[in-house]
Amino acid sequence: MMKLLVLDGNSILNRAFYGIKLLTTKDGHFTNAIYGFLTMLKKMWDETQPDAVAIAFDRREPTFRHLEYDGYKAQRKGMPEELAEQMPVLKELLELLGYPLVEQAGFEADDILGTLAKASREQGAECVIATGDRDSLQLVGDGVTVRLAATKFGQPQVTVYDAEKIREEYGVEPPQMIEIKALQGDSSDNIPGVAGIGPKGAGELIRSFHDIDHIYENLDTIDIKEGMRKKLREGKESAYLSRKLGTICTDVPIDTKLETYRLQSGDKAAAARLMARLELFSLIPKLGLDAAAQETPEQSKTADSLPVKVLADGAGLLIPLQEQGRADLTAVYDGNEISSLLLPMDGTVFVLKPEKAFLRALCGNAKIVKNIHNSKPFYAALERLGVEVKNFGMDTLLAAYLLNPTSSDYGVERLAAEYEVPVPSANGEYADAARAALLPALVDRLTTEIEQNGQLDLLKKIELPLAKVLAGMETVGFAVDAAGIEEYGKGLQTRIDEIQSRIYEQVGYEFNVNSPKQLGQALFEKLGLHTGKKTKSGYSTNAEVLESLRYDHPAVEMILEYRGLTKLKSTYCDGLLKVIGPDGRIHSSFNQTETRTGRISSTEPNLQNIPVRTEQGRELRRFFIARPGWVLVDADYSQIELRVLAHVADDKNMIEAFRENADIHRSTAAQVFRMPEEMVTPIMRSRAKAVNFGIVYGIGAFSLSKNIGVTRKEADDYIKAYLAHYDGVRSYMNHVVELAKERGYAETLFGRRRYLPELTSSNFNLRSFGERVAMNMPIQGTAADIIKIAMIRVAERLTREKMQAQLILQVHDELIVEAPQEEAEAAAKLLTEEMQNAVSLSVPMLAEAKIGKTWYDAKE
DNA sequence: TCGGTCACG
DNA sequence: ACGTACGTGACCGAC
Repeated sequence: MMKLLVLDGNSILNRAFYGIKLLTTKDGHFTNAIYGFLTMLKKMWDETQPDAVAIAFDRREPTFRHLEYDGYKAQRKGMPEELAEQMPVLKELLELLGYPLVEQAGFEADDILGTLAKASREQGAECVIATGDRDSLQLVGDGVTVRLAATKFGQPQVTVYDAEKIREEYGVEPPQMIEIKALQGDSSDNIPGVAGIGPKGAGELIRSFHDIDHIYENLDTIDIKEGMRKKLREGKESAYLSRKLGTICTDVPIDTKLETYRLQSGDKAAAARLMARLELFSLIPKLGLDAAAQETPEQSKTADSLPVKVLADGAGLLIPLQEQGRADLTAVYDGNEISSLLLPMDGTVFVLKPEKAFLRALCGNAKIVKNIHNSKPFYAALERLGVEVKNFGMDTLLAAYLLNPTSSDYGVERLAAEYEVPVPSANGEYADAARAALLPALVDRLTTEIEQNGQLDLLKKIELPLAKVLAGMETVGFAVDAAGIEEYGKGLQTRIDEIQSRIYEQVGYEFNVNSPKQLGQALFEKLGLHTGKKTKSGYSTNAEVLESLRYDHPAVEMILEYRGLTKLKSTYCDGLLKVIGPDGRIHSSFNQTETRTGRISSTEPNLQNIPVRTEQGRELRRFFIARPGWVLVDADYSQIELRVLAHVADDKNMIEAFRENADIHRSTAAQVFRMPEEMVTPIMRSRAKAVNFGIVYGIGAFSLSKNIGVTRKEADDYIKAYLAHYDGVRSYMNHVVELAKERGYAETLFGRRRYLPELTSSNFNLRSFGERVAMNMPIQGTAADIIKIAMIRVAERLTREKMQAQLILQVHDELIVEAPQEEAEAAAKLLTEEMQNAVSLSVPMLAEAKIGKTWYDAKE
């Protein structure tokens, strides 16, 4: 028997849009509904395995009803711009994929579903209706089932309705669904129903009396409450109108020959290209378009398999590589060692196990430009062998990051799709070889893009050399005193046990204090404390809430201490002990393509968030040490972000303050509170400091007031006073947002970009967020650029001056060098100089270095 | 896997 | 009228 799948295009698109968080391409086109629609379509297809498929869309002609004010507004509200723009793109994509679309002027998708369901039944075929609306349930019957689509947690979900399921859920036969609706109405569809009757009442009436005809024919005699009888009597006209409005039409003038709806061949390659343009890369393999995605429009569909040659020795490659002038390297690692190297040349991928001599010859040959995807591990491997790289050309990973730092996937295959790199073959056997074969074209393509963006300097002078510095830092690592951490942890544990039992005593029963859920029950249900904020899943128990309850019950303070102690114990003591290497050092990974602002991040472990703000936490830094006979030199920038702000905003007053090396928070306080600096109290200074921070983050009066505990009005006055005095900052903030809106991205002094599709959103919150980011990213990002330059200069100079000292850590505005005792002073001087001279701005960049045996001592 | 929490700049 | 400061990563419990 033939099986036809009919999709209600509009309703599924709607469900997808509201069920999946807004996704955009990096240039700001919304794609979440398209993504959701296709995953739903795929699921429906897989589950039903139909022989034919029709996708129905509304094509409502403007009618008088739509021109009425209310109707117009409802219409607009029902279809936000973010969704509307996805509709035509989805239709194009569906056509390219070969799905027959059905529309008929003046009819809704529902009516098309009804017409095709009826046609199927008449032709003895099976019909599966896929929709997000329950309206279509009235169509269920012989050979017709409805699959109700929903999107929960971003995942497609389907509930199957046959006649049995409807009887079970509603207690009526499918055709009676329309009788229920006649009484109940449907506000979203402008169906009035009977006033005062809801789903429950409507269901009961229809279950008892079958349909509205029977109800109204016997209205005076049927056994119902008098109130109900009155409502029904008054709503009679409305009920009949509702039934008429809600009845799905089954005779839309469309083609009802089911053969028409067989899947067509479409243009798979074009569909794959469109999906790549929409940056919906994960869908390409899901929809089985991998092969199509690899066809360029000109290419034939019969790609040869990729020739791969395994070589015992690479020596023979050196001459041809030199003639070619480039080596596009794909390395495979075993630990830190390069276990094989893949080199595409003239359509063949050569695979070899690289001996040190070969690597030295290749990397040392200045006539061969070396390109690679992800240079950091390559540098780490070469460093172990003592091999230097001359003439390094391109790292496609870093280039792709500069082109769009918001992406979360910089895999070669995905980049090849995004940047429409021709794929040399469809060979899927050797994934590494296939990737290697993509590299040359990707290198060329990304080089062009980077040049077009004016980011070549940023790439070549900052990111590429930084990768080598980071490789060095990872390799060297940071020495720690494991026994010290262990003992410190034991002390914490003793105290944790003690407090835990006291908390149990106070609350009256034992529970998991680490569980926000159980803790919420204990505090707010058992102890009856006032609930503060709520979270999605219950009461909020964060430090801010607990702080406000501190004096309401003795348990609260204990819980605060418990939280602090367990954090130190589990994240820092236990966490750090787990990652100490056999050399007694911690080798964190420094990720260069993770943040959207250009900062680096640190993982496994994160060494950029080791406690410092409280003394108890700061103690941990005593266990971060220099090796015997060596010391740590720790240098940090003073107010780097505010100095950057003074420069980029070209704010005369702020520039002057920094040139005079003023205490910037004090000087801000003097301005905001309009008084001489000598009269600024510590409270005023700390408030001014919060204002300075707020400015950098894209300030709002509400958050500032919350942060410093003043009224919103006061906070607003502070901001006004601030902007009045720092007029350059005011105009900069306005300008930078406008510029970002115009260009679609924010950028740093060095041309690092962050695309901000949020700025075009019609959603107030999202757009406001975009505006704050447009203000913050150039500041945070420029500061990140500056310290990266400093790192490169520090590392180069340490090498040039043949010092043993090495850079081991960066914490955003702080650099740590491990140096032999006798190099300490020289290293401190070098660090300060290179940090201060990394860039020349309209304000001095001040950095200060300190020396100590431990991180604690070097940062006092 | 996600949300809540909290550590850092 | 909206909901409310930027950027990270790790751990835990709950689902």
